[in-house]
Amino acid sequence: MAQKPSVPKGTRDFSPEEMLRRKYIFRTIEKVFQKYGFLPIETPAMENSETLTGKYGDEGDRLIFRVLNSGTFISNVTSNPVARSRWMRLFNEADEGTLNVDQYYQEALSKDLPLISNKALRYDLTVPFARYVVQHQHEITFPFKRYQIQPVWRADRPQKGRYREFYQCDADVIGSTSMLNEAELIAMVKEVFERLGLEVQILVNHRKVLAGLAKLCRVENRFIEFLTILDKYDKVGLGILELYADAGFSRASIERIELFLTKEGVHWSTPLESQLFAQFTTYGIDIGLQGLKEMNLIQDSVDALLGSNPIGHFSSVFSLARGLDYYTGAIFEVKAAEGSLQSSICGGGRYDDLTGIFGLKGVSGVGISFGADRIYDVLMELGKFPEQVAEGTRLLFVNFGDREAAHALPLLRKVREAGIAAELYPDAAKLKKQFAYADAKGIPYVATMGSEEIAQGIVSVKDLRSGEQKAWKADDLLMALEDHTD
RNA sequence: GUGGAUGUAGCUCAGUUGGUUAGAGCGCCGGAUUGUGGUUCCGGAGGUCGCCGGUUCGAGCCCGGUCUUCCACCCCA
Repeated sequence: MAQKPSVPKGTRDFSPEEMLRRKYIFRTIEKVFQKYGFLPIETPAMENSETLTGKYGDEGDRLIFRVLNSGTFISNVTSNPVARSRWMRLFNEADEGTLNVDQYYQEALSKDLPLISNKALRYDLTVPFARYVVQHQHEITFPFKRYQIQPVWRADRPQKGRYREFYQCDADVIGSTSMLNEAELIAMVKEVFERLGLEVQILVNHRKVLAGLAKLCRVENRFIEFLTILDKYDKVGLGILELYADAGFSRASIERIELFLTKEGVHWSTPLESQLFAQFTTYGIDIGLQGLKEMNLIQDSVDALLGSNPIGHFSSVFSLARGLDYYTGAIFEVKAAEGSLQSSICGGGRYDDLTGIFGLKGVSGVGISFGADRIYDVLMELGKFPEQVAEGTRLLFVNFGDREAAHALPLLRKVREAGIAAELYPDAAKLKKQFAYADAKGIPYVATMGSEEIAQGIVSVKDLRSGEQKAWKADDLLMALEDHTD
């Protein structure tokens, strides 16, 4: 019985036209990565569950796609006496009314989950990379600069710019604390989007400055919550003060927070920086001072790397807090300056101890991740893909039948040996159909070699763009193409 | 995970207060041109109206459920 074909929610097929445009994005990013000295690695689509869980916050854990154990996973439960009795209780009528079914189910699931699922699809490329570094530490020369372009999966609800399967293009440096790495990443971001011809805003902030700010406001014990609300500053403005109040932050803390919310908005300003510097100094908040120092180092290095520029190469946004829980230093985010997609198309930052949880302590890393699918959507909406996104077939030989096709083959070989993409239509179809095929595929030249041409030792070449057709000596076929190459 | 929309031909969409054989444009196929695409003209194929159930004499239209896509929130690339 025929079933209606479909793909799972949030996943997509890509046509040849789409793939050519996607490859153009990957190619562009990859070239820049390599130019800055990064080398590729790949990791499996699946990781062990314990590698991923607990790394992305509660919200993140919920979005991890779990993979059911293959084979008879349910018998893993029933053949384990403890697990078996635990699950049987759910169906025991004696417990009717006395058992909180939902709660009991959650507890039982968390205890026996490994029997049911012990693998998961990777959620990002950074955590698998951290695992890779620890696992292969003896074969790695630090600082280790790697890039990785692979799909990741999130069990999120799909919407604009949000997919359940999408590609990330990551570049990370691990084993170096120098701010030069941050500067290089920013330079790469700038170059990638310049090459793609896309106007972007590069936003930078520093978690240590934010940590210092949290201390000043006496909210360091609720740091993540503090950040989540601060991050909304560019959207709701001073309305975040209410959000802090709603969240139960103390009046004194909120008043202190308000002192730093200047009229200049979310961007750093010299007065704000002086204010922070003075306060950090007065109260001896070293982490904040450290953050300010690093921000300045990054600023100087980027200017030196890219040449000073009155507009600046990036914007420092002190309310920028986004990024995963593990960021500890500089944080980056990139948004398209035009188009309807407001979410970030690229993001990253420094994480001081990501490998610690896998047993390798005190190794700092910093990385950046490009969201290829979102970049695609923006370029598409703005019509910014180049016309000729890839070289397709240049020449099609018409097929008149076995005898004529046999005569075309040596010429086909000659054209290909010259590095020109060419093909022979496989069937002796009507000429109308063969020409329409060339037209649909955007093939500029069609070579016609029927009995008349063969008899005269010539080949007719038609330029589909101009509609002109000329006869060439078979030996001069390449000239027909070169003449019109643009 | 919360809230709100959407689904009619391959694509973009129309379809009156529920009423007989559900339409258009584009695309596709064929012909005009038995060795010439794109333009033009003529003809043709293609739809269990997302799926399941309900209300009704009667459902593309009303109701419930479900799936998809999309939007906002949450979060993020």
